[in-house]
Amino acid sequence: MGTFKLLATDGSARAGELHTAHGTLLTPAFMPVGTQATVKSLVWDDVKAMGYDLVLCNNYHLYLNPGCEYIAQMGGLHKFMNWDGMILTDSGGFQVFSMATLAKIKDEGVHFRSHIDGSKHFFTPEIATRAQELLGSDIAMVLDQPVAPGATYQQTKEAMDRTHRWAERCKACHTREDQQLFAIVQGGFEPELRRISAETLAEMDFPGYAIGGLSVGEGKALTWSNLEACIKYMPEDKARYMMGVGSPEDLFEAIDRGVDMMDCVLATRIARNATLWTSYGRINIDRPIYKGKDEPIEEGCDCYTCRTFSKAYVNHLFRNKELTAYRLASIHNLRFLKRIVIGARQAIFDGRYSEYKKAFLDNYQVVNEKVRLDQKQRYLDRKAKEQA
RNA sequence: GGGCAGAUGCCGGAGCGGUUAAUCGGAACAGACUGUAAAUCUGUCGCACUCAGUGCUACAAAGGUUCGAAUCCUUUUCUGCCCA
Repeated sequence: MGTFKLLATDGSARAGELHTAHGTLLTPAFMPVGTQATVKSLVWDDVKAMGYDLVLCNNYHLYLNPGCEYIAQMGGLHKFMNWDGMILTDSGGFQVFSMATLAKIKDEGVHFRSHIDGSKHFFTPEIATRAQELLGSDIAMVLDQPVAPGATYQQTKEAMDRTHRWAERCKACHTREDQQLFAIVQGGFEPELRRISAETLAEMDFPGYAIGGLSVGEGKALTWSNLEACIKYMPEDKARYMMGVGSPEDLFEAIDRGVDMMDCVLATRIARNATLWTSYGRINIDRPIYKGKDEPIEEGCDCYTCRTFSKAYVNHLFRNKELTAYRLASIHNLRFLKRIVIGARQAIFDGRYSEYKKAFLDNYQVVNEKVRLDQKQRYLDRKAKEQA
């Protein structure tokens, strides 16, 4: 395969490029999530303008609605949603996990009920793979089984072993040459199992590898220790995709540990709930303190929202539940992550990743509104001093 | 001028003799959100304090009935509808 090219390293951090049927991804990379063949509230011009060329769509959701056969008839997912960039589809394994009350997992596959109408469905590795081939995504994921924090060792091992067997079955039935199939490392919160999972899957020789089942409520310490437990056993010459991460600070931590790709709904979800990222931390733009603030969300931000509108205006849109608010906020947050990742790549090439990370984290604080304002003042003071 | 209906916390609107500082919405305020069942969810929401507790003041106003009233009676004020 050899679709991934490692171009530079700085400590564990990596810069590279991943070649796909619809373009080349520069890594480290973050991908916006467009579950239902759309990044919520955005159009592709927005996504492209932010610099993104790879988005994630969801096999489970598209399988239920409008159906993968249907999308194939419509000319495939790229044509259907009219996106000429790269697409990665998640298999639906995560949905099986997060909607566990609706699912019954057996070795053959997963019996589950649709969250939409309660209808019964059966998902197997073969069906999940076939569905993604119908969609025609550039990167498909194997069907996997994550476990929740608090799962026993035995439960974790069973889910991991099943994930391995399923990975093998996905690989065996996968035929599309213009689509790469990535395996997913599991092993829950058992470092030993994480290692075994990485080693086992590495032997199966997939074109790319993901780390799944992390950042599902286990706490940061466990997230990073379990990432470390497996990533060093993953092939160096293949892309490493950490699923479901992250926040700005998480991006830095993941890249620092050798992750090449990430995706996360957080940026767009919290944006729709009026939380915006800035260099000094999160702000809730719908709060009354932003009334009358005739300044951009973040001074110097190059996103469309910051170039065009004031805090006061975005505040007004949110307070009145105007639909444009969701779009403007999503644009800001996604561009914020994109800039982090662009900077990270450059810093890795320049051999100064740890300084880059430190500079960001020194300013960025996850705190409440009042402390946040103090933090902002300190940030601005520091900036002023630097310039003087 | 006469008849009927009604006045409840920021707003709307339940309750119609006692577990009522008062159901439920909305607004407001705050918190959460990490491979999207999320334009969602959670908490607070009369006032004051030594705040998982205590004390005040409360259902238009005044008076009355009752052990006990937002709930029953009387009068007053205001609002809506109908008849002259």
